[in-house]
Amino acid sequence: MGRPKTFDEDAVLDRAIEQFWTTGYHAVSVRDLETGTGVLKGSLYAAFGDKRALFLASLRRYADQSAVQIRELLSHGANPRAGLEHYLRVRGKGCTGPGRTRGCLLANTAAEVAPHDPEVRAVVGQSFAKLAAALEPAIVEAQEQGLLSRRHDAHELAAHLVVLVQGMSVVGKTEPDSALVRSSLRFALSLLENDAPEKSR
Amino acid sequence: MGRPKTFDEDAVLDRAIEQFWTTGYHAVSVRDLETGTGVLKGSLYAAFGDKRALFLASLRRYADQSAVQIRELLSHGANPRAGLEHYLRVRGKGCTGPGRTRGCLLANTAAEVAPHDPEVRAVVGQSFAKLAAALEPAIVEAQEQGLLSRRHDAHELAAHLVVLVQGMSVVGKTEPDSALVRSSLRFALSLLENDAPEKSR
DNA sequence: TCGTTATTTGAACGAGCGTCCAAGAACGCG
DNA sequence: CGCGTTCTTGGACGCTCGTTCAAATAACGA
Repeated sequence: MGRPKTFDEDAVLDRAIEQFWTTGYHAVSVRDLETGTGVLKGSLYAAFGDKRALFLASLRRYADQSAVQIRELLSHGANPRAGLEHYLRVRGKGCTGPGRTRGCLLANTAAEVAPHDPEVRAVVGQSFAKLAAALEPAIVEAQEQGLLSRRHDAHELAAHLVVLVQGMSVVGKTEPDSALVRSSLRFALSLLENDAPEKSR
Repeated sequence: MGRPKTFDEDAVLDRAIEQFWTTGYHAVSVRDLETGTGVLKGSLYAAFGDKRALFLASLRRYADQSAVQIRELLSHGANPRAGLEHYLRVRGKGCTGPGRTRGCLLANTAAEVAPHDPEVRAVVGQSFAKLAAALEPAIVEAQEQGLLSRRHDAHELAAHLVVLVQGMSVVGKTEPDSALVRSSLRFALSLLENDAPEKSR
């Protein structure tokens, strides 16, 4: 059987996620990852391949985790509309405030790495698409239940919210507590208000 | 007095902007800048200081240029509402399509560098704030002229559009022609319609 | 107990990084 | 024509990068 592993790969990935998230791909060195994960580089290379492969594994794990979180957030509250609102609020709070200037790893990666690495690009792009695909049915349901105005096309609104959330995470990186993020969040929440309902059927 | 400079600093900055824009700060080496600008490193160091200072100068120039462009785009068309629409369309087209996956230098920098460099952060943050400050009066005027619904708060809408545009430039980096960007753009345009917007698609 | 096998360890490697600087080259002026 | 001044040129420096690998280590079955 040989000598047993002294670390859990997923736990290492969680640590690596933290580093890539707060510092970025290029700015994190393998030495940094060594100290950050507590695993010496030889073992990192044996377990994951190289720096890029470790990053890809971290990114995929982060994407999976965030996909799960989306479902949780959307199912919060009494109805689909409350879930949407909750999702937006959490995402908004997540990128304002002290220590919250690292944004979202997917957005950071889209900006820094995606154009130069097809595999990375695919992971990030699919994540964004999945997010939109998760938001859209919630919007449709909310509209069907008369909780959300039908003024807006559900598909477009879903895409809009995806783009908006990524924008918040980017703009939020320029200030510990960004007024722009807060205002845009308030605006987005106002979009979800059922202010001009036609006769519900 | 002395040997004359063989290059124009602003022209060099324009070249440097291109490189930082398409490749990112950390991924561009001083050697790359040497070949990209056509100026040997010794002269670059003499003229600008070091890599970070050159980046900062490029970033400030980019920010200035984009502030000018905003005013131009907003004044396009017959009225403030047409200017806003034009601005959104141009920004949307600018980050979809082949060869358009480099987004916006300000957004890229917000994601990659801003959290780790206060001076950079200030430049980017102020740029975003200026953009919002340029959009808001256009929105107010459009509302006063009855061209744009008063349903939305002008200040919040301005912030919303800033964040949205940054989001488009980030999401657009994951695909040459992003359906998400196109949809969110269509949605944003529908927000600018005066009364009950039709459900396009 | 010993041999097998898988993992850990950290020294070592070449390449490339950002930066510096001494020498040469091109001007204006006396 | 020198002379002073400024900019250019490209080699060199020290360092850190990502990566490799042989030796040391630890668990297993026999």
